[in-house]
Amino acid sequence: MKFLKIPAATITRLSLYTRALEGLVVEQVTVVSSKRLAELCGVNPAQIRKDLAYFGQFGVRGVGYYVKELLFDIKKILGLNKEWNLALVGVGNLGCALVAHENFSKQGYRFVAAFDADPMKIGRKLVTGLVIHPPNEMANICKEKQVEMGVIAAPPNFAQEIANRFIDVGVKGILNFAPTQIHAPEGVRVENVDFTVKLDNLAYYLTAG
Amino acid sequence: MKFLKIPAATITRLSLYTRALEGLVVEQVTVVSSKRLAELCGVNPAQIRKDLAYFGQFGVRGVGYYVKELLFDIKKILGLNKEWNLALVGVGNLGCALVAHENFSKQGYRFVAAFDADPMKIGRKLVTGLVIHPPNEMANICKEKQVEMGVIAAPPNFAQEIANRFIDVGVKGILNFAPTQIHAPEGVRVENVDFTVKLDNLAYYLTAG
DNA sequence: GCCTGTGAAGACGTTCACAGCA
DNA sequence: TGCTGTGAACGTCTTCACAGGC
Repeated sequence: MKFLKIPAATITRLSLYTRALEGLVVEQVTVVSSKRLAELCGVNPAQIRKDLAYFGQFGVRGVGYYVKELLFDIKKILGLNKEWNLALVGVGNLGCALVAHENFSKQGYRFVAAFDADPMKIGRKLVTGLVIHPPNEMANICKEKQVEMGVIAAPPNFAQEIANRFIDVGVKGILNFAPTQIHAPEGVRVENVDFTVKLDNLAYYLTAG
Repeated sequence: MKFLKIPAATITRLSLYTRALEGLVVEQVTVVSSKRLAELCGVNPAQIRKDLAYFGQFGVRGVGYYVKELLFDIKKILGLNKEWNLALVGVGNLGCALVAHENFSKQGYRFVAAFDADPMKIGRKLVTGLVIHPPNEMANICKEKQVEMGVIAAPPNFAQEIANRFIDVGVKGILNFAPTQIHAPEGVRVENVDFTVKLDNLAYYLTAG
């Protein structure tokens, strides 16, 4: 059923399901119903079954889903059965936090390059041993290290320029932490992580009810 | 028109509009059409007009919107015409980056308290001068400092416990950076910022097209 | 002529309700 | 009986298309 259009929200939820399933593996739970999994993830049980139905049949009627198998299958769907090479641009507080963040490496995301425009930072090593390079070396190094995803943790006014460099090297996925809209051509996926938007949301709901 | 249900997506977009409008203010643009603003934000022009229509009439037919006025109005809608007091729990790499992040303070978000369970960190000062306190002082300090939003940047296994403490003190808005689902009662708003989910999204689209 | 404001239409995503199977 | 898989119903959000007004 891969040929019909899959909601973006479904993909996001699959990611949540893997989390819950990983928790269940730790608790040595072997079988889980859509009802139980739904409670853990805060969604509707039918939603889970629908989401999975886009990709095939993974459960056993009258029983539920085998935790390990389902986890394996979803990870495969998401493309998490491989390692992904990331490059970071902007090695400030946030950038350092990202490189050091263990959840990334745990899931198979690996920073293989780091860039910063600040001359003071170039040549310095990060905790992981990664050396900081100047932005004009992005093309060479990204090719050499086979970077597949770019992470932008630089100030907003540089974000588009950095994105362009990534796009030029053929990077097809960009994770943007800068609070600005990035324009990318068809075929390049941009995901935004935006703290202030989330805070603005809180502000609104706290103000208006 | 405040009485009819407003899509969550609308609120998120309002936040994007403020960004674009702030940019236009800097460029000394005084009037903007929904078409132009839509291009800047990567949305449909009708969408912008619909979003604004939930809250009133802000434009001039045949002309467009006055940039400064619209910015002011949207900020008011979002509740950004005041300062918001935040508390941080979990002063690791990410937590430090958040406190130091200038976009927060620029928008009127102010960290007024910081907590960490690590005895080594307690009593230490952050760059902003903020002193780190132990979690058992959350109730007292949050009340004293009139904390309105809680920011969780601690490991996932502590996230729910921390959230509960915030909820107990009467904090009604929580920004959660831990990759786990937080359960909160009606009236408490939780916003999640989840890097790995975003990366998983990229992984999927890079794998499946 | 131009651009906003908005009802109507359309697209999309979620939930229901039940058939199908262990 | 219990729980999955799924068409159909429902609700929500987005886009269209044009009336309204500068």
